[in-house]
Parts: sequence; structure tokens; C-alpha cells
Amino acid sequence: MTHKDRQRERFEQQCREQGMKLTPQRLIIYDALIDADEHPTVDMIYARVRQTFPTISLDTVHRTLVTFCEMGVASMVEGTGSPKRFEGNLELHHHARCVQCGKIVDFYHQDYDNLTAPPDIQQEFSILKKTVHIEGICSTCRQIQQQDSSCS
Amino acid sequence: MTHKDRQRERFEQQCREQGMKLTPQRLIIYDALIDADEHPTVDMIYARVRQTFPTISLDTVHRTLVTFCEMGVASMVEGTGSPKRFEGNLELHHHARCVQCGKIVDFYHQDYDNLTAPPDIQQEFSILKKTVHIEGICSTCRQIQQQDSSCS
DNA sequence: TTGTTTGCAAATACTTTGCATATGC
DNA sequence: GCATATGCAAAGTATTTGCAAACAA
Repeated sequence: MTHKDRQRERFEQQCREQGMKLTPQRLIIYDALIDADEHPTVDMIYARVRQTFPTISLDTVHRTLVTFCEMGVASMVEGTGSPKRFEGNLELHHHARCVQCGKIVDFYHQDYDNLTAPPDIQQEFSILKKTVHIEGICSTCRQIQQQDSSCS
Repeated sequence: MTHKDRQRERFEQQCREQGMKLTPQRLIIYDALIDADEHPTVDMIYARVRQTFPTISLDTVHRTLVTFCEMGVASMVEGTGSPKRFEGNLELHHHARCVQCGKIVDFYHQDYDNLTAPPDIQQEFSILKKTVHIEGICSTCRQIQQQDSSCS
């Protein structure tokens, strides 16, 4: 049994646990996603999946991928599809982002400022910047969550 | 002279060096950007700038901000406005991204897997993930650049 | 004066929404 | 059978492009 078979099995199990239906669309989209090694866009997955499932809609691919992220079986890399955001702060700093509300907090941390990149990356890239990205849930969103759960 | 005054002066100098014209729009957009501490979107900058410069167009704000990024006086934080991209790789890994072609390479590096977040961030966020993002120019894009410059 | 920049308008790309139909459980 | 998921179409949002007029150097 290959690593991908195991991944697929875990996926099916997680669907059942979370009460998500195991539709052929979901299975085939999941397969396409874990077979891809290039961080695909919706369109890329759509193109691939249509070869074996020509009637699938772009829309379903899009919604299914977002669902996967919400389930925690996939994740989004930049970009997130949301509008561009800018910053004028050129000093070396790092980011903490709230996955709930999208707020990004800058922070400074000496320990992170001199990380060494692995040799293969140093060879492949002319490195311009190394930053640490922290993802989490901010205190404001945490409070909202607690209120919600206490109301139910 | 404040820190922001110095930043503004450096900006004007860089414009002159790079042959960029110092238009009132650029100056006011730059000011709005460095005054903002919330990683603003195009719309946010537009709204702010219009208060003192009502005839400015959203379009100019957008193009100017992108120009700033190209000049290196500003940068883009996620999202980048580009379409969503997904990955099914759930193992702890890190990303190296080419700023030229947008390619994202996954890599594994033990040294990065157990970074400690600074106390204030630990307090503000329930941390879910800590990853290192490396930005640079990949070998393919580097070759293209060299070809371009040798043709001129 | 000259080439860059701006503002406008239209076009495009991507995502989201609403709803009827289909389907997994 | 029932709730969820899908496919379609339309609407919404963000970004990009082309071009004439305005402007910094």
C-alpha cells in the first residue's frame, strides 16, 4: 500500500467522521490534488479532473477544494484569492495571521532573522528574503467562538 | 526628523534614481501606505487618499501600489490577488517562492520545524502552524534574466 | 518638448450566490 | 426519505487593458 493510498484512506475516513458524503467528484478531486505537486489552481484541477469526469463543473471543483480546506485535508497557499494587500514596512519582520478574520500582525524577533536555508534551496534560488509565517486564531476571534458555542 | 520623514525622503530619492516621476498621487499614496499599520488593500488606500485628493482614481491607486512593489519600496502580503492555489500535503513543510514566475517549491527542513514563537504572539494567537517562507528568484528565471540582459 | 503618468471606460478573470435536480447515506 | 452535494446560470468583485489628456522633468 503506497503512501497515497494511505492518504486516500484517511481522507475517506475523515469524510465519514465529519458526516461529509463520499461523492465521486470529491474522490476524484482529492486524487487530483494529492497527485499534483505544483500547488494547483482551481482551473488546473478542473482541467485534469475533466479528463476522466467530463461532466464535472468548474464550480464544484472550486467549492470542493474550499470544503477540503475547511475540513483540514487540504490547505491554501498564497494567493488566497482575496484582494491584494500591501505594506510599506521594509524592515525585516515576520507575520502572524489569523485564519479566521485574516488579520495580519507584524512582529520582530531576532531569533528568526538569521535562519539558514537548506543547501538545495540555496542552490535553486537566489534568496531575497526569509520570513516566518505564523498561523493561528487571534484573541478576538477566539472570544467570538466561545460566545457562539455557549449560545447553542 | 521622524522615522517616517526619513522613509519618505529615501522614497523620493529612490524615485529620482530610478527615473520615476514624483507625482502628487505617488507621494500621497506612499504617505497613506506608510501611515497604515493594517496591511491595507487597494480600496482602503483609495478611501484614505480620496479625503485629501478627491479626484484620484482607484485605478491609479492600484497601479501605483504595484509600481511601488516593483520598485522595492513596498511589498505585497498574502493574498496576492492571484487565483487560489491549493495543496494536499499536510506534512509540516516550508515554502520557497519565486517572485518572478510565482512557482512555489515545498521543502522539508528539521531546523525549521520547532521554532519558538515570541511570547506576545503566543499570547495573542492560538498558534496552529509555523512555517518559513523563502522568497527569491528560481534558476529558470535567473537564466531568462541573463539572456534578456545580454540581448540589449 | 518628451516620455511618463493619470483618469476613464470597457473588458476580463475569478469567485460567489441562488436554485432546481440529483445522489449518498 | 432526507439532507447534502452538484451543475447551471447569473451576479458580484477585483484586476487589467487601451487610449487620450495632463503633467513632471
